[in-house]
Amino acid sequence: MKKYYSISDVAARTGISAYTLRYYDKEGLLGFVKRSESGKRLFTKEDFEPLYTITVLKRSGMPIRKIRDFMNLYLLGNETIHNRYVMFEEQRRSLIQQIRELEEMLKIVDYKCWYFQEAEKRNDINYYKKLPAEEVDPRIVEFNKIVEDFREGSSETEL
Amino acid sequence: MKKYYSISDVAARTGISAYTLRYYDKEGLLGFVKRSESGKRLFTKEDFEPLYTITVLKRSGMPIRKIRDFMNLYLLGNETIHNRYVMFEEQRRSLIQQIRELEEMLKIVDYKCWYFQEAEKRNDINYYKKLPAEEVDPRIVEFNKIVEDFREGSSETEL
DNA sequence: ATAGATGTTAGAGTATACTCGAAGTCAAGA
DNA sequence: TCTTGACTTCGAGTATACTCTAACATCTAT
Repeated sequence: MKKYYSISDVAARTGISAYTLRYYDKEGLLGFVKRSESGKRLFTKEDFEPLYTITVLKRSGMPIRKIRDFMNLYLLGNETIHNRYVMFEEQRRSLIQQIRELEEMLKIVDYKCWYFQEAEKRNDINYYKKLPAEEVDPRIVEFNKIVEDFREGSSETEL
Repeated sequence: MKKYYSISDVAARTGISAYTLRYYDKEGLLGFVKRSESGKRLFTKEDFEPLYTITVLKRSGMPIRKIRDFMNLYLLGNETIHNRYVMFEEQRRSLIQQIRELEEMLKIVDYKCWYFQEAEKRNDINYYKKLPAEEVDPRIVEFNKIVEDFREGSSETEL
């Protein structure tokens, strides 16, 4: 006798709503889930590993269609180990790039937080414009260069 | 005589399409952009700073509605410096949380890449199950614990 | 046996962020 | 003057990922 988990049980345990689980099934992500004679989904203990993998891929920013492609490879077993490895390697690179991007944004947001505090002290959002050039904080100069590059369309020099 | 930039010029320089710029305007993000008598948008040199801020907030994951709220504060000038500071501080915390989340995902994806390579060597995605417990790599044991926690619905213990 | 909880499907609705098409306006050069 | 090209608005269309409703089926406990 095998224990099965109902869709609402899985929903409660995983935090994925039953609606979303059905949607994932409809989109071809849950091909591994068995059904009862009457058509009800029967989740097993083992199904939680692919379910967890789905959440990891989703939280990594992978779109549903690509997760579906991965799950289709999963269903084919050992023949697709290499393909699945390649997909994870690609996702690894994507994650590193996403982290880099957010870290770059964090630097700018950190600067902005500092700048707003300086501006608040003086109650003037453009206080530095009234200062002699040598008294302007280098952080402000650097930021203004970034904005200038943005205006010059420097993003074209990427490739 | 002041130089103005047309919408297509701004689009070419910033990489934001003219369609998107008009959409942002419609959503209330570009309240700072002047118009000609005939209604054409006249972007100035100074407009590139708020435009850049919009891209930073967007790349930081801020939804358009919230960027609109920020830009409305921007239009009000010095009276809203503190409010804008608070919004950036919040965005700073959000970014740190997003980075943490992606770093957590990266750890798991790194593990998966390693595991798929081990499985590929043996052409068996479940090779470790046939091993005596003491020969199973601790990384596998650790991962299986995470999946088990997921099955137990451990996310409920967050708060 | 029947009520109520839980499950099923198909399909509609929501939210977000664009992306585009149509019809019309306007300024500048041949 | 006229044509061309860039601009305008409005509204429709697209893509993604849910989220929910309706109608019906099934299972369980009294």
